[in-house]
Amino acid sequence: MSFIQQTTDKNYYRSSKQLFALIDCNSFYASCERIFNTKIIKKPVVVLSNNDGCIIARSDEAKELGIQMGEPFFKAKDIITKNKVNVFSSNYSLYGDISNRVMEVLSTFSPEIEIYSIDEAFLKFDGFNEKKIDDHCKKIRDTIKQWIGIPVSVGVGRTKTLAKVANHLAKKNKEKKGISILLEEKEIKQELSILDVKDIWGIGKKLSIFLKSNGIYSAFDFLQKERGWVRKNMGVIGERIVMELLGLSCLSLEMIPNSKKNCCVSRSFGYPIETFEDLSQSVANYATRAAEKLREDNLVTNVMSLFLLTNYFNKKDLQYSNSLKIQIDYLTNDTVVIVKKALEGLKKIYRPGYKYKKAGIIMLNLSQESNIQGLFEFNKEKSSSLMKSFDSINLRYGNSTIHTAAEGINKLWSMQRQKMSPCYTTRFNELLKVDL
DNA sequence: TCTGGGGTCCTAGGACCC
DNA sequence: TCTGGGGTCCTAGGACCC
Repeated sequence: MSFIQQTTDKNYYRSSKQLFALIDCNSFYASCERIFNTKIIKKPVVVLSNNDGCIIARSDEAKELGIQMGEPFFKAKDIITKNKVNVFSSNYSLYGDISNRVMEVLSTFSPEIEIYSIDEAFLKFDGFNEKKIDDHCKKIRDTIKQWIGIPVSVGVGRTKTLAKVANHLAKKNKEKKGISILLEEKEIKQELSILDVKDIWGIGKKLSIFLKSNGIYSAFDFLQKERGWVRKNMGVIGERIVMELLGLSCLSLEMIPNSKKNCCVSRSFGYPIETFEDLSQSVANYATRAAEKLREDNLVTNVMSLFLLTNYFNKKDLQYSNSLKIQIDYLTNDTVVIVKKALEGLKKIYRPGYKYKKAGIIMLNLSQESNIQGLFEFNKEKSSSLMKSFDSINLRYGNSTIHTAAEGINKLWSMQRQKMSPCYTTRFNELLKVDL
C-alpha cells in the first residue's frame, strides 16, 4: 500500500495547525552587489566562487542568458563578454553582514525563527489567521526590500518541506509576485504532480536519477510508492520526505543553532604548487584560520584531519591525494599547537613531484571550551591569554597583522580574486581607499 | 591557462567484547 | 574434522544542503 492510500482518510493536509514560512533571498550574492551599485540593477550579474573559479550566483537576467549555476567561469566567458555581464569575485564579509541585517528584520515578524543558511530562514506562523497570512507575507517582502534592498521570496506550508515547495513556486511563477501559500489539499496535489522529483528538498542528483530509473518523475509519483520500497531504497531520509510532503511535520524549527561538530578550512591554490615550503605555508595559514574559528565559537578539539590533493581535472598530470588524522594529547584551540601538529602531519603525507591544487584542515569532534579541565589548566591559561592578544590585534588591525612565522610572507599559493567589490559595510579603510 | 567552500546526517561494515 | 551469536562502538564514505 502506498503512503498516500494509507494516509488519505486521515486528511493530514488539514490536521496540522502549525505553519512554516520559508523566506529566501533572490539571487542573494548578486542582490548584495546591487545594493551598492545601482548601475547594475536590471542588468545581468554573476558572482564567482573563490579563485574566480565557478559561477555561484546569477541574477535573473544572467539566468535568462543560459548561464548555469556552478558552471566554470572560463566556460561561460564567451556569453559573459558578449552580453556585458557584470562579474564579481565573492565578497563574503559583505554578504555575511547583509545576511545578519536581513535576519534581524525577519525576526521581528515571528518570535520563532530558524536561520537556515546565509540567505534563508524559516519562520513559524502558529496561531495566525490563515486569511491574514498573505498580508503578513507581503509585509515581510516589502520591508526587507525597503529597509535593506534585497528582494525575497516567501513560501508557506504546513511542513518545512512544503514551505520549500511553496517557495520554489513563488520563485518560478512570476504571477505569484514572490509569495506562495500552499495550504489547500487540492492545490498541493496539483502542484506536487508537476513538481520534478529533483526539485524536492532532500532529493539530490543521485537519488533523482535513481527515482527516475524507477519510473518516478514527479513528487506525486513519489508519494504513490509503497512505504516498504521507500524505506528499503532510501532509508529514513526518504520516509521523512514522504511524510513531510503529506503534511506531517517531521522536521521541527531549530531556533538555537546546534554547536558545530566539525570545522573545515580549505582552499584551492591560486597556482599549482609543488614544493613542501609553499605547501606548508598554506597549511599553516589554514590551520591558523581554523584555530581562530574555534576560538570565535569557544570550541576546542584534540583531533583534526589534514588533506591535500592534485588537480583531478588535469588528466595529463600525475594524480595524488591523501589525508591524515592527527591526534593531539589534549583539548586545545591554540594556534601554535594546531599549526605545529598540522605541519608535522604534512611531512607525513607530502610527496614531491606532484602539482598540488588544494589542501585543507578539518577540526573534528569539537567540544565546548568550558570542558577543558584537569592536568592542563596551567597551559590553558597561558595559551588563552596569548591567543586573546593575537585575536584582538588581528581584529583591530585586520586579518593576519600578526601571524605565525610558518605562514610565510610570499603567498604565491593564495587565492585569486580579481573582481571583488569593496567591503562597503564592514571595512571602513577599504571603502576609503576606493573613494579616494 | 582557468572547474568553490563549508557544513550535516545516515549507513554499512569492521573491530571488539562477552 | 567440527569453531557462536549478539551487542556496541567507531569510522569511512556517500548522500544531501546552501
